[in-house]
This record gives sequence, structure tokens and C-alpha cells, in this order.
Amino acid sequence: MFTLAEENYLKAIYHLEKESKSGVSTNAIAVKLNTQPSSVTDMVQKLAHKKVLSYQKYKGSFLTKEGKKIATNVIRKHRLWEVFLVEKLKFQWDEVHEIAEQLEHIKSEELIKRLDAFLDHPDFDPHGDPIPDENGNIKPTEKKLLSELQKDQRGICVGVKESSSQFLQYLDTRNIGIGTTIKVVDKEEFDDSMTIQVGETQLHITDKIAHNLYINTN
Amino acid sequence: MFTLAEENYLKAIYHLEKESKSGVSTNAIAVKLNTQPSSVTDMVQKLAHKKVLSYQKYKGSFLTKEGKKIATNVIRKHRLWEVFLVEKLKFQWDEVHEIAEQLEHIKSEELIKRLDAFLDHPDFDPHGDPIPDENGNIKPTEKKLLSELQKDQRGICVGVKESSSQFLQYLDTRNIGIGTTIKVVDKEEFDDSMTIQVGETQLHITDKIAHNLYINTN
DNA sequence: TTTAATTTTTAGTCTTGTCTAAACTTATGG
DNA sequence: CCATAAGTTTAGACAAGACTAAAAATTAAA
Repeated sequence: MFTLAEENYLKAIYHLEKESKSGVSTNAIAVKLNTQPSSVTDMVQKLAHKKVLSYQKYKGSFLTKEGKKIATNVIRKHRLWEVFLVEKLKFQWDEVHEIAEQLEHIKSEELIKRLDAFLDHPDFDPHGDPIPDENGNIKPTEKKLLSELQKDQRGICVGVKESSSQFLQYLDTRNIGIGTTIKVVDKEEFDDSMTIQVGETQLHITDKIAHNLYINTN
Repeated sequence: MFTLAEENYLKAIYHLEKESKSGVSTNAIAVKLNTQPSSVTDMVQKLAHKKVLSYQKYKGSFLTKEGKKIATNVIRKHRLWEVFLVEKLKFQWDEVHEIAEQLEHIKSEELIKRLDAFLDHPDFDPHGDPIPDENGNIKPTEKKLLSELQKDQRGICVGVKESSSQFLQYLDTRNIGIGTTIKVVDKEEFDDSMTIQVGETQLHITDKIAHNLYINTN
């Protein structure tokens, strides 16, 4: 069994690993978790001993298969809870992260299984990030920025890049949310603005908006 | 802000206070929390310092107004989560306690406010215990054992006294659950068995069953 | 009311996870 | 290629919350 602190380290290292491609540096972990590098050294040594990551002095760490499994499981829980908070409890997209940080550590496999079913086995969280399955597999996502779509392409809104309240409210008043189908009706090369179809209505949006909306084009 | 351990102490003391009427003994707390009395002494001194309980050496502890408020708030969260687990995630009545023990410590007032609304402001948890409101007020309950009802009296099932799997399954197969209206059709003085009306059907039950079902006769 | 049993507290220790300060590696630049 | 900077680790300390063993207070019994 892993403690709350251990789970947070594994999660942080998992995220950092995807960006660095090589071993994750002690400093990077410290920055991510808002701790001192010396604390990180202690913890990675402990986690290495527990076989969930491999660590060499001065060379950084990377997760073992076992470590990845634990990390993705925590991420799975986090994202499922985020879906719950937004879909069922009607939180805004940007209000849920802190609460999910706590909920992700609740220990009960059965709980997550049932929550997943209750939410109808969602594939993405409210930020458009994919939800790993029980085995830690993450479906390769076709997530793109709306600005990358071509004329006449369509997709489903799966999340936002920036999540300020103003932006989310902008989207809300225009009936754009998770699961909304968006079609690019026209694209203006000059200023990168575009006309999109949302439900019955057409909408003209600036490049700034288009650069902050994630679309799944599967 | 209070730690998980502190919240658990306050909750335990709150429950014990209702039974003892005088100060709660150090030993009683230790038994309830499965710790050593010496650990309890340390903690109650700390909590006394924080003004959430008053404590006198060798005389036991009792909660201050502030302490009661925190305790009832934790209990409120616990019971709301239990309702969620049973009503929404379809857990059995007896499977939810451990999970709710964890969920009750999630910190977010907004979360509980929304969860309460999502569950339609329930008054009782799946065990028939009343859910305190935001201010810690607990509605005086008319909860009785089914065995205490008279012929022709009716009420709503609000919980169980014993919660073994067998008993819960017995109830399930007979369509008795939280919220089920039960009417006493006939009562046999000789062996305390009774005939009850559940929905369309009548049912003959033994005294053992009647002694383990809580009914709200409001 | 004096002794014995019980309960409670104190003192000292341990583990987890953190910190600071100092020492040590590795990387960088002249 | 050596000196310095940057990053990392070690050593020692601390707070929270628990434990054991021993001392002290209270209660019960003779």
C-alpha cells in the first residue's frame, strides 16, 4: 500500500517523464511538488527500495512498470472524480482540480469501478485529458486545438487549454462545453479567425478562442 | 484547519459524549479509536489548547461549542457520502462505512453543499441516522424499531440496527429499503411476529426482523 | 482508612515526511 | 583543464502522531 505522499511523487514523476524522455531530475520533482530537493532525494530512495522506480545518484529517476501502474491509477481516479464534479455536481471546469487532488487518494477499487459505471465510462476528463483504463492503458488521443482544424472538419470539444473563469463563461454563454460538436464552417487565413457551427447556430470566433479549445476528431 | 487525526478524535468524543452525559474518559476514547490511552492524553491536551474541547487532568474531556460544530460537520459529510454511495453508486448498506470514513475528510464546503443538493437534501443516511444541517443542527428524530409500532401504524423505513449481509439480502429480496413505507397489518402478541404491508404485498415477519428495522413515524 | 486495583499521565522513543546547512558531483566557461 | 556554478546528496533537526514503560492520581475494597 502506498501513502498519500508516495502517490503524489509517483504521479508527479509520471507526468515529468513524458516531457523529459530521459530520467527525471530531482530538481524537477522538487519544483513540481513544491518541496526541497533534499526531500525528493529521500523519497525517491525510498520508492526505489520499494521497486516502483529506479534511481541512480545524480542521474535522476524513472518509473518501473509497477510504478507506472500506480501512477496511472491515481490519474485515473483524479480524472474520474473531475468528471463527477463537473457532470453531476455542476462545478466549473476550473474549480475541480483541488478537490480531485484530495479525492484521488481515496482507497477503494470498488468505489472507482462503480463511479466509472455511474459516469458511463467516460474517455476524457473535463480538461480533455484521457482517462486511463483499469490497467493503466491510455487510448491514443486525437486531441487537437480547434485552430488546427481545416475548413469543413468537425470534432467534439473535449477540453480547454486555458481555463480562466472569463474564458469558461464565454464558452458557457455560447453553449460550448464538453461533448459539444463543433464544425469549422469557414476559416480566415488573414487573422486566423473562423466561423464555426455549434448546434443550430453559427458563431464567429477569434484565433485566441480557437487556440484554447481542444477538439477530438476521432 | 484541523488534521484528519484531529477530526477523528472530535467525532469520537462527540459520539461518546452522547452516551456518557458527563466528561468523556481518556480510556473510552482510546478504545473507540483503537489507540493507547497515552496517545489520547497527548491529543486531548492539544485539542484543549485549540479550544475545541475542555479538559481537566484525570477528569476527562468534553467538546466546546466550536468542537461540536466541527464534529457534526464531519458527521454530516460522512452521512451525505453514505447516501451517495448507496443511492447513486448502488453499494449495499454495510459496504459504505469504510469508504465514508475516508470521504468525510475531504476539504471543500462547496463540494458538500453541492453533494447535498445533488442528493436532494436527504434527512437520513442509509443506516437511518439523521444528517446534521450546515449549522450542526440535528432534527429530533422519531426513529423507532419496527417492533415498537402498534397495529395499523405506518412509517418509512430509515435504516437497520444490525447490518449483516444476510439481513440486508433478506430485505432486498422483499423489496424493503430506505424510503420504503411499511404498515403494520397485524401483530401477534404471543411471539411478537407481525404481518406488514410493503407496497402491494403483505409479509409475515419474525420478531427478530422487527427488532432490527428502524422506522420513521413522523 | 489504608491498601490494592484501575485509570491516567509523563517521559522517552519511533516513523513519516519535511526542512536547512553543508558536502559532494557533474556541468560549464574561460 | 581547472575554477566556478549548478544540481544533488548527506547529515542533523523538527513536527505530528503514535507507542511502551514507568510514575502518579483516583477509585474501590478490605
